[in-house]
Amino acid sequence: MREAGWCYGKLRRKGFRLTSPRQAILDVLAQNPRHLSAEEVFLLTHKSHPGIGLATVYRTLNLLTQVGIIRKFDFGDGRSRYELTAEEEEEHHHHLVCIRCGRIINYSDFMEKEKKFIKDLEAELSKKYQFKINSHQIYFYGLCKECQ
Amino acid sequence: MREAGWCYGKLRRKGFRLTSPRQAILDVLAQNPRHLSAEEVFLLTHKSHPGIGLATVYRTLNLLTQVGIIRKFDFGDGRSRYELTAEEEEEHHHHLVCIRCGRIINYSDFMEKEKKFIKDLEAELSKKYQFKINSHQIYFYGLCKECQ
DNA sequence: ATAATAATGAAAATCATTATCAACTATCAT
DNA sequence: ATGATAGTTGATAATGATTTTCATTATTAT
Ligand SMILES: [Mn+2]
Ligand SMILES: [Mn+2]
Ligand SMILES: [Zn+2]
Ligand SMILES: [Zn+2]
Repeated sequence: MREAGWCYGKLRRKGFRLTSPRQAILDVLAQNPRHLSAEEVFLLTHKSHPGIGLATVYRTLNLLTQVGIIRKFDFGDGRSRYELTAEEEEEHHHHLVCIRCGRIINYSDFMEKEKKFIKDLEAELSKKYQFKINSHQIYFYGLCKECQ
Repeated sequence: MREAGWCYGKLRRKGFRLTSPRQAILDVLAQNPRHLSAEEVFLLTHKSHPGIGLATVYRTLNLLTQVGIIRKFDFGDGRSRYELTAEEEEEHHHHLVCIRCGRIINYSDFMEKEKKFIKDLEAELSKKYQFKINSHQIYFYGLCKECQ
């Protein structure tokens, strides 16, 4: 679970504040380790903090994405979805996207091999394209168990 | 360059027709090997076929994506972008996305290693999650040469 | 405390994408 | 050929996620 200190530092360092609405939204994301849309975050936040508006949710999600506290995904269902950035190496994962029912599966298998593959690739790419890599996303598209 | 026969078959097989608007849109995609948005496709198509409407462009892009003739991407700029599916193995590539200026770089380095990595991963995932993989996308996010 | 700056909620605006609908067209069985 | 059937289209309206605006409030620095 992400604790306040970490986020506080990450925000303050760039001149932002860790306000009560932002806290509440972070709590919701921490307690719902799924792939929440902005509206879902709003509804969940609304239960304990009815005063927080949808615009603030959008603003906060953008801000947290900017500073790297959360990560933004597009799984093709017409809305962005968000997830707390993995703190520990073990939590790092990627996604299987069912092209029929939309189900999203997290997987973190083969991370040893991936780490090696990505590391080599990053070295090659940053040399060849002078591109400084921050992060990556891998998506597999196909049919889930129920949809085949 | 993609020739008509291939697309014709791919469409007819599922009961769709290769009409003149669809031809025109395919031509635009073939002659502009970039990552075009729907509106860009519309504007380019409009030059030679002023009668084709934006709705038809959207419909066609969705259809071509469905049957696998083109591929849909989200690079985070708020609109979907499209690209003809690689015919030959050599054209298979992934993307570097600059998080500052939005530039997209195609890369196809390390494809040997990728092929091996993906193949192992697919075997593992389809065994563990009963997931049948059709395709994959890899994104690297960071800063391009000009933006560092 | 005071001033400067950041953040907020409510509402309106934006903008990409989709749905509607009537007219048109290819395909296929008769 | 003929007509029935199903696919396609352009124009337009509608949708829906996200952003912007703006007046107000909260936080920080001096
Ligand atoms: Mn996930
Ligand atoms: Mn590309
Ligand atoms: Zn499924
Ligand atoms: Zn750049």
